[in-house]
Order: sequence, then structure tokens, then C-alpha cells
Amino acid sequence: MFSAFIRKLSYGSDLTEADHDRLGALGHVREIGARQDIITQGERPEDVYVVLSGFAYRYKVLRNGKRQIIALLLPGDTSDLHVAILGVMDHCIATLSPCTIAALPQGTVTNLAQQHPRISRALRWATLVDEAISREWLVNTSRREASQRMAHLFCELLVRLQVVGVGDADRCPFPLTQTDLAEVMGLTSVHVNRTLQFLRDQGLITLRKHQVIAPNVGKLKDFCDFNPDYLHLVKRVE
Amino acid sequence: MFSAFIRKLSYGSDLTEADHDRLGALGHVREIGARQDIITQGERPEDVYVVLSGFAYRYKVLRNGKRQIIALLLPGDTSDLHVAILGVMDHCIATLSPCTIAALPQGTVTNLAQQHPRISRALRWATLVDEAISREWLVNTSRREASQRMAHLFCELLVRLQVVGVGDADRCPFPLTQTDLAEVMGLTSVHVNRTLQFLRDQGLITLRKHQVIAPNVGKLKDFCDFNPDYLHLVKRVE
DNA sequence: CGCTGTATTGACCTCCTTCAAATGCGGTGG
DNA sequence: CCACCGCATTTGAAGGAGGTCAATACAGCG
Repeated sequence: MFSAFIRKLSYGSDLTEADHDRLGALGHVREIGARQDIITQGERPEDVYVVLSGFAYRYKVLRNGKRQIIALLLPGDTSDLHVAILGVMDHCIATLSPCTIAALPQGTVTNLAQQHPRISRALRWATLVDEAISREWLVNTSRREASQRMAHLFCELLVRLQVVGVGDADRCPFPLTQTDLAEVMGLTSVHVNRTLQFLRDQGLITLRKHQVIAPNVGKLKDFCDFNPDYLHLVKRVE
Repeated sequence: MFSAFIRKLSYGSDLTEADHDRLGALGHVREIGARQDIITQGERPEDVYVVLSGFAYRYKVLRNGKRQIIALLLPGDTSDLHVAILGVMDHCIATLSPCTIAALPQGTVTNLAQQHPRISRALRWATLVDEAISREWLVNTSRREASQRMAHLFCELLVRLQVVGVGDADRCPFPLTQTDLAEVMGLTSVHVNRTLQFLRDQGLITLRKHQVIAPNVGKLKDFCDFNPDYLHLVKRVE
């Protein structure tokens, strides 16, 4: 049940079997339906959340009603580990598809990190990767036009999901509607629709039945100049 | 010399006088000229950098030559505290104006955090704020049009600089050229120029002699719907 | 006083938005 | 099995925000 979480963290640190066991027996696990808020802006978070299955996301709403999805939380991803320090959430986290979520009390995480250096390292690594992804998204929305921007997102998803054992090298689940996708990409849903048609015509991406299929992943990566370095997935050699 | 750093961290934790002293005697300080790379993509960072004076920034370059500025590092800001974990930089850090920079060996930071819980807390707070800013920038470029986007940046800068005692409530140094500003905003320099004219005509912002002046800060904040919560500058009450 | 980099302007183009309507589709109840 | 509902996708037409290219003005500096 925690396999995605453990698989992901393994990229950040050489975890032992004992570490796996510790990570696999954490917190209070529950199922949450699709499109439910887990925590909202202004709230004071008590727990750290780990997505065990399903897609969740972070978002912000502007006063004019526009929404922006800031991050996708895939299986293995967590909400902010130290978030208690900030006191109050400056954005919301919600589910996109039905999710399995583990809620760990802040103290559990702190203890775990203090007592087990490899886990501590893995968690800090995960935090840094989240930041790196956030930076890449900023570049993506600022400097790539719609079609490449969207292709880049799909490349990222394919890699991130592959890491946690979801989907395949050339296909993966994708529970977002085109409207959701528009809120990720900083576009309108109309333009998302047209861009998807373009990508399909080019043989780059097909979106069907809540699944993304990339007939030719190499071509897709070339098209958007995808460089996965920012995901920091290389097994470290020290 | 470390006053900006200490002032900033004071917002994240109740530092003692002793903590101030510890923070004020750190690392190797040097002056760096304007527009110098401090560390570049692909490099393996040894040190953590603290900006003591001047403006620095993070940026990424795409293969098509387009650049995007991902973050501004103002006095008191640091490069990534745990960056050694990632191994390799996925972006560059460079100076914009002449800067005073302190370079702390990774180990110094780790020890400091381990031995002094208040400092540890302050540093983690600073990291979280950086992330929050990054998220807000994503929203800003994705969902606000040029004039509001730019106004929002200036609001943020005024607040952040105020915190570290640089500038004034309605004015602050601004060493960016319009081309730099374009790379921050995800626009072209031509459009930045026209947008600045618009903002000036509206009496919102004047940019002169490497200084930003906001004749009416309230009006500016209203114009772009600025909500400083994401900077998490409220002194905590626990 | 000339040089170099930055700011400014104009004309034109295109990517993306807006608004509104039409089509498709999965699920539900009869 | 079909009719219907609500939601998601698709399409069209028109407009606007911002990009591109290229020339000009300006300012700081040696």
C-alpha cells in the first residue's frame, strides 16, 4: 500500500529493509472520493499527507475567480513536511480522482527523520525535488507555447509515474478533464482542446478514457525539449 | 553585515541574541561584481550562499536560448540549504547588481541547525517561504495579465525589501533592466516597456535610476489584488 | 565626444481568449 | 433497451494581449 511512497523515496536515499518497514506502517490511511478538498487556504494543518494512490493537486484561487493548479501530487508524493512552521496554508490541496491518503501527525514525521538519517535524507530529497518541479513549471508556462508546454507536462508525468510503478513508459492514467488541464497549463479549456487536437494530429499524444498514450515517447521528448535532470532521479553514487 | 539575514530569519523564529551572534559570524564573505555567475547548471555545489547585499537571481536557459528568471535573491536570501542532497544544480544563480555574498560550507549549516533549534526552525521557515514565493510566481505568470503581473512583483519586492531594511515602504532599489524584468515576467522587453508606461500613466509605478517608486502603494496593491499572506511574515504567536 | 548598452516607438502578426452554441457520452431511471 | 440528464468535449467567429522585427532615441561613461 505504501509501495509508491517507498519506491519514490528510494531515489533519494539508500533505504534499508528496516526503513521500508518503518515507512510502510505509518499514520492513518483513508480513502477519499474524487474532487474533495483535503485542506484549504487559511487552514492550520495538523498532519502531513502522503498520496498512496490516485491523483491530488495543489491550487490557488484568485479573487477574480480564476484558479491555478500549482502542482500535481501523484502516488508517493506528500504535502509539505514542515508545513506546521508556516502556521497557515497559503494554498489548497484537493483530490482529483479517488485517492488513498495517509495522514501522519507532524510529530511522527519529525521523529522518523530524527531517528533515521536515511529516511531524513530521503524526505529532504523529496522536498527539493518538489521545489525543482515547481521551478520547471514556471519556466514551462513562461517560456514555452501551448503545444510544447503540454507535451512537457506529459513527459514529466510519464517519468514521475514510472518511478512509482504506475502506468507504462508510453502511457499512464490521466484523470484530469480538459478544464483541469487548462488550470495546470495557464490556458483556457478551449485552447487546451485545440492544442490536444494538434498533438494528436502530430502523433505525439492521445488522450482517451482518462489515459494518456504517447505513441512515440522519443518524438514527444524531442518536440518539447524535455530534459529530466530536474527530477533528480539518478541513483546517487557516492 | 549580516543584518539582512538576521532580520529576515527573525520572522521565522524567536532568535536569541546568542543566535544573532552565531549567524553574524558565518562563512567566507566576498564581494562579487554585477552579472557574474555564482554557480551554474550542472555544477555540484559545495557551499550555501547567503546574499548580504545586492540583488542576485536564479535562472534557467532553454535550448532555444530563451531565459527565464525563476527567483530573485534579495539581501537575506539564501541558495538552497540542503542542495548537496540533489548532487547537481538544475539551474543557475548569478548576481544582478554588485553583491556581498557569504559562502557557508554545507557542514556549517547542518551543524548550526542541529545544535540550535531556533536557528533550525528559522532556516526551515525560510525554505518554505521560498517555495511559497515560487508558487505565487507561478500563479502570477499564469493567471494575471502583464500590467497586474508586474504590479504584483513590485508589491512583493517592496514588502520583502522592507523586511530586511532595504528601501522604504513606497520605494526600493531595482537594478534590473527592462530586459531582465522581461525574463522575470515571462514577457518580451518590448511589452515590458509598454506595460511600464501604462503603469506610470496610471500613477502606479515609476521606474527611474534603478529605483522603483510607488506613489500610492495602496492603489498599487488594489490594482493587482496583492495579498501578502504567502510571504508568511506574521510574527508567530504560539 | 563618440561608444555601447538600454529604452522607446511603429507596424504587423499570431497565439490565445472570449462568447456562444453544438455535439458527444456515460450514467441513471423507467 | 431506450430516453434523458448533466457534464465534458468540440467547433466557429471575432477580438485582444502580447510577440516579432527593425529602426530610432537616449543616457551613462571612458
